[in-house]
Amino acid sequence: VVGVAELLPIGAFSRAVLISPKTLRDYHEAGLLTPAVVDPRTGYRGYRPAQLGEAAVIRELWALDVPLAEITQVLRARHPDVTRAVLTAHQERVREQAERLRRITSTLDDLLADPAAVTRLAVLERDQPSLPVLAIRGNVAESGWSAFLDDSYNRLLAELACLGLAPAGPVGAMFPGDQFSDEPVEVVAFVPTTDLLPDPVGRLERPVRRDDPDTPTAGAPRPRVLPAGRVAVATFVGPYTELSAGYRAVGAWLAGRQLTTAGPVVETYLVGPESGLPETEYRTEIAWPVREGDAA
Amino acid sequence: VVGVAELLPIGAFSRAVLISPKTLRDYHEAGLLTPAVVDPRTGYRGYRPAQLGEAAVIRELWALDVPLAEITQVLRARHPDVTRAVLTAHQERVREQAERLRRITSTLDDLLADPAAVTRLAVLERDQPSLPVLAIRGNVAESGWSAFLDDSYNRLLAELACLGLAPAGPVGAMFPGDQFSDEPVEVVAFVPTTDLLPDPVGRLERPVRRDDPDTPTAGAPRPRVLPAGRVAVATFVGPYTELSAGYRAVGAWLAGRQLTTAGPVVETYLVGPESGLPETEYRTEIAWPVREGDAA
DNA sequence: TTGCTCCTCACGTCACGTGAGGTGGC
DNA sequence: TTGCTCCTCACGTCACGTGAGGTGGC
Repeated sequence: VVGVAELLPIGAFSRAVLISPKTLRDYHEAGLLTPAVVDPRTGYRGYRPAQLGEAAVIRELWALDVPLAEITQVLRARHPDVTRAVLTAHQERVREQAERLRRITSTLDDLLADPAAVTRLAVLERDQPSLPVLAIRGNVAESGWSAFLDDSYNRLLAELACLGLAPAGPVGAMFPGDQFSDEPVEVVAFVPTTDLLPDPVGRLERPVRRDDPDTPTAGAPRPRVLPAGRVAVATFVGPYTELSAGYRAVGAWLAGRQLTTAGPVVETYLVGPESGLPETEYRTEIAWPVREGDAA
Repeated sequence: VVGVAELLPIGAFSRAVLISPKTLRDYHEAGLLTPAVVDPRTGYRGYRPAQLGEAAVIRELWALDVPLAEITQVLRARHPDVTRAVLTAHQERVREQAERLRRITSTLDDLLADPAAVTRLAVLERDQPSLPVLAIRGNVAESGWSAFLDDSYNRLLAELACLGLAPAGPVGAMFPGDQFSDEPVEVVAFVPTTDLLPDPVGRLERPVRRDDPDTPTAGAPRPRVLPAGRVAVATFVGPYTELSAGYRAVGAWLAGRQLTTAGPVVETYLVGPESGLPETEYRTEIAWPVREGDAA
């Protein structure tokens, strides 16, 4: 047969697989798709026809947003089990992204109904990531909350300082969301940290109850992770004595869309006494978990 | 009042609005959020309490994936109309992204049912973007397709060369998808290009029928844009005489999921005679539009 | 004086696109 | 010899994070 080529130069290969020459060179360098031949003198790359199939696989998986590192795994292994594992993990990621976007459209719908709310910033829904903290738990009635929190933050910050760490964010507290008697309730004072594992045998170990590894022993700073989830959030501006107005706002918002709460409230003290600002400038974020999938 | 600060240093401001100091500095440089005071000697930034609200707006819109440039617009204008316009445009983008991800999960589901198909690469669904081309239209019976296409590609490539342009991808052709008699049918031979506007008064102007601006005059190269849409795609490997096997594969795939076709088929000649490869290595992509929203 | 905060570069991210400047092959 | 292809840098993208190395303020 006359004129039958065995190798495609990068341009012809590029047009055949709809991948730019630059990208093919990058794939070469990354070890994703190595040309069959590289001329040692000129550096010219030559691709075999059999590599067209491989490139098509790359192209298709790439079009499905599969990261190149994982496409590499699929091609290296060439085994359905590996392919399945990669695609399953990827499917999960894509589903999460889609769910996030669905929620964004929902929030955008709300904001579009009242664009001025963007700069007023009343109540918004938000996905709260999980938050590693150092925490002190206590059983305290409402009249004692303030003193309990003051004391706890002093101890938590001192403990962190001892460990040579800085807080990863403003301090906060978690309260039961469904109970407003004057009985003592479980209150958790926390300071965010990125550097501690919530490990009951970690370096913060104190005499703890082994049978209850996930709850900080009352009075002892313990690493903990506040759970992720969907929350309704309002930022209240003003002194702590008026914070209940913020709760009323969130409550009205929840009721207005027939949402129910699903767990303890988290208050985060974005601007507090330590700022030196007057009390009228204090800012407290109120984040109340809402039941997943409740949305209108 | 003693000890009341009017300015927050960047660290305190950062903790209050949950935006990192580095990001605040970037926002300063970008003109998104300029500190009220910058010490001319030390460069220290000072933020006023009133700026906490502005930062909160940035934070919330950022959490909704609004690009910083558009957040800037919202803050500069401080007007509900601008906010609404920005959010509406953004909403549309987010919806498109979500729709794309939904389709990806659907394709991933298919691939997971048969992971070996990834390396076999049978039939896949895909979103085809719109494609600007230079095209020649003809009314040709099946027996004349080959000669018509050969002739057309010669003329199209010559025309492009005259204009000092190179093809933006492999050549292809469009055929009616719903008609397989031996009657003459409308066939469009095309070569992709990025540089021509599908403008009837563009520089490619020939004597054309003004009453039919969107259809290339038979025999004359005309700029055109192939429409975007959802397509079922198969890449057939082998000589053109056996291409019908590729169509059978796509047809069976469509039937298997009760999809119906919705327009003309596009064949793209990824590897053809110009490659110098033997006919058994020819690769032809068959892309058949499917009706939107038909998916199982 | 000691920590702590703040400052300004500089570089990495991810998968490319887009030149600049130069060489090889028909 | 003329075009065309191919080569290797280098830089930009987007909104940051993560240092390095140095200074200011209580």
